Amino acid sequence: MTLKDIAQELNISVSTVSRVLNGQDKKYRISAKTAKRVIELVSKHGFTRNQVARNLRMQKTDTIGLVIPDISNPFFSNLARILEEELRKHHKMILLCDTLENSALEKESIDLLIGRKVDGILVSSVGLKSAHLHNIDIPMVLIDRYYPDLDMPYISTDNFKGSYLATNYLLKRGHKKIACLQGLKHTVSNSERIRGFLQALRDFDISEHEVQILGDEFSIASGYNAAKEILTSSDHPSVLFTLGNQIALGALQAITESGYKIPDDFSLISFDEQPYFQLMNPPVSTISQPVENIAREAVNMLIRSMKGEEVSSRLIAPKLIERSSVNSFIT
Amino acid sequence: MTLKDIAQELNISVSTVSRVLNGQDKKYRISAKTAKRVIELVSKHGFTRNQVARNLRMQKTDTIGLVIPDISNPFFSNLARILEEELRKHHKMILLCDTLENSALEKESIDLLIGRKVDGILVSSVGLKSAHLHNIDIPMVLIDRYYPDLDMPYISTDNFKGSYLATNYLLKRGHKKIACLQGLKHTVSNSERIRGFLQALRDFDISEHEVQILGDEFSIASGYNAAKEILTSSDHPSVLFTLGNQIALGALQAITESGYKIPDDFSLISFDEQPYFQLMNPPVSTISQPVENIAREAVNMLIRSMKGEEVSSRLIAPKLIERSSVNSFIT
DNA sequence: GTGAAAGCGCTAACAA
DNA sequence: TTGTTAGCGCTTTCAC
Repeated sequence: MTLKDIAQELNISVSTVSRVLNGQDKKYRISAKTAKRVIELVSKHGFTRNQVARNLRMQKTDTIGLVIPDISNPFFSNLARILEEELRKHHKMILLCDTLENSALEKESIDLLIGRKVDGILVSSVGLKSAHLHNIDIPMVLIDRYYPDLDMPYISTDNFKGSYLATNYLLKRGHKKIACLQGLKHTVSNSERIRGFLQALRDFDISEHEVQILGDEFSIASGYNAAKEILTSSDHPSVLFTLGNQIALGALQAITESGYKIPDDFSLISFDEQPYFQLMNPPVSTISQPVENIAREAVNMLIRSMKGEEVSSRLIAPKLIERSSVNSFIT
Repeated sequence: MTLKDIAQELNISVSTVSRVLNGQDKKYRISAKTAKRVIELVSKHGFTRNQVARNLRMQKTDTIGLVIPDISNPFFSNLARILEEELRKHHKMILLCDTLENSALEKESIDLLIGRKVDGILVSSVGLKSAHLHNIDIPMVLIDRYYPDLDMPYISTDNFKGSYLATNYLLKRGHKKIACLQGLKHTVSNSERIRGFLQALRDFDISEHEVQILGDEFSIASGYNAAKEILTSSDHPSVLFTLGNQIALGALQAITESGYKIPDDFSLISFDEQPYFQLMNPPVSTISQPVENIAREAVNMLIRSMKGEEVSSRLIAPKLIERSSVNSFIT
C-alpha cells in the first residue's frame, strides 16, 4: 500500500495524502473533512509510509551508525543501551556494526554506513589506524576509543587519570611489584591506561623494570592466559592490575584454578566496574567509568554536530571503588 | 557523487556504470576497457553507491530488524553479537531496537521497522500480548521469547526443561522449601520456567504451598528486592532459584549485604549461565542456555523464511552446570 | 484548498 | 557492446 493507493481510493491527490500524513494539513489549509478521510483510511488499513522512498527524497535517513568493537562486552552493551534510548528521543534508529576488534571490518562497516546514508556515525574505533576516518563528510563522534590528533570530536573516560588513580592506590598500599594485564595494544583506551600506570610509577620513583605488562586483548581469554603466565613464573608480583572487565574475569579464573587466594597471595584491581565485581570472593576494587554520561554526551555531541554546530571533545574522570581485593603492606 | 556524475565524467551512460559496479560487466558484455575506466574512477574518488536509492528500486534493503527487551542484559548482548556476525555473512545489517521490556515500545519499534522496509525481523518479544505481530507480511522469527499459539517460527531454550532440571536437582538434594525469584510475568521464558519448577515439585509430591514465587522483572533490582523480602521474613526457604542472570546478581547482593553465607545459610541456583558465576563466592550452579545455537539457528531460519521456505520452530535443551552453591541435606 | 509534476539515485527492460 | 527510459514511493514547488 502506498500514498498513491490511498489517493486513488479517496479520489484525491498523493500530495494531499502526503501533507496530511506529515501533519501539514494546517499549513496547507487542507479541509478538516479531507484530512479526516485520510486519517481514517490510514488507521483502518494500518498503513505505514515507505521510509526508504522518503529517505531518498529527503536526503536523510534518521539513522545513526553505531560501530563498536564488541557488543558482548558489558561496557559496550551498557553504552549501546543508553545510546539507543537517547537516540530514540531524537527519532533516530541505530544501524549496528560489531567490528570484532578488527580494523578491516571497521573500515568496511563505515563504508557500508556511508552507502546507507546514515545521518551520523558513533564509532568506538578499534584504534590501530585512523586513515579510514579521514575525509568523511558525515557527522561523526568518537566514543570511548578516539584519536587525539584527528580533528574529530570525541567523548571518553579519562583513561589516564583512571589508571593513575588505581596505580597510585596500589603504590600507597605498599605494592611495588605490579603486573599490568593490558588489552588490545595501540587502542587509546589501552595506551592511555598504560600511560597512567607508568606515570604513577614514575611519581613513586619505581622503575619500569620492576613491573610487568602482559596480555593483548580486552577478552577473558587474554586475561586468563596472561594470569596463568604470571602464576607459573618464579618471580611473583604482589598485585594484578587488569585494564578491562573481561580481562579481570579471565585473570580471576586463572587465579581460582591455581588455588591462590585474593588478596593473600595476590591482590587485584581492575578497570571498568561491573555489578558482579562486588559479589566476587573477595569483592574486587575497580575503576568505574561514567558510561551513562559518556553515552548521553555522545548523542548530544552528534546531534549538535549534525546541526552544523562546533562541538569540543571531552574526557570524563572515572572513580575508584575501593573494596577488599587489595592487600596493604603499610601498617 | 552519483552514478550520473561518473557517467558524465567518462562520457558513458549510467546503466553501464551501474552494470560495472554490480559486477555484471561480463553478463552485459561490457568491454574490459570501459569496465576498467569505471573501476579506476570509482576507486580514485572512493565512491560508494547510494544504497537508499538502490533499496527503493530493488524493493529490498539488506537490513534485518532486531527487537530485544534489553541489550544490556548479557544474555541478549551475547545473542546480538552472534546474530550480527551471522547476518554479516549474508550481507545484512542490523537495525537495533531495545524495547526496555515495554510492550508499547515493541509495537512502535516493529512499525518503524516495517516502514523502513527491513527484509526480516528477529524479535524477542516482551511477551504480554502478541496482537501487534499478527498480519505482518515480513519474514519474522521469534527468538528466546515466543508465542506458542502464534503461527510464527521461533527458536528458544527449552525453558521448561531447564527449570525442571534445576528444581529436580534441588529436590534430590533434599531441599523442600524453595523460593523462586522470577522475571517479568507473562513472558514465555518466565512462565515456562515457572511451569518447569512447579512440575518438578509435583513429581516430588511437594505442594505448591511450601514454595514461594517472588519478583517481577529480569533485573538486578527485582532480584535484590525479592531476596531482601525473603531474608527478612520469618519463614526462611533453604534455597533461592533465580530465573535469570541479573536476578541472581541482585539476590546475591542482598544476601551478601545481610551477612548470610551461601550455601550454609541459603543455597542458590540460577537460570542463564554467565562467565562470572564460576568466580562468585562460592561458584554458583546454573542452567546454561545454548546462546550460540539459538543465534545461528535464528539467522538460518530467517534466511530460509525469506526465501519462502517453510521453517519449523525448535526448542533447544539447556544444561545444568553444577558448582558449589547448593547444599545437600542427603547424606 | 488541492493537484500536477519534477526529481531524489538507482536498476533493468527494451532498444539499438 | 552500450544507451534510453520508466519507475521504485515519496516530498515539495509551482500552479490554479
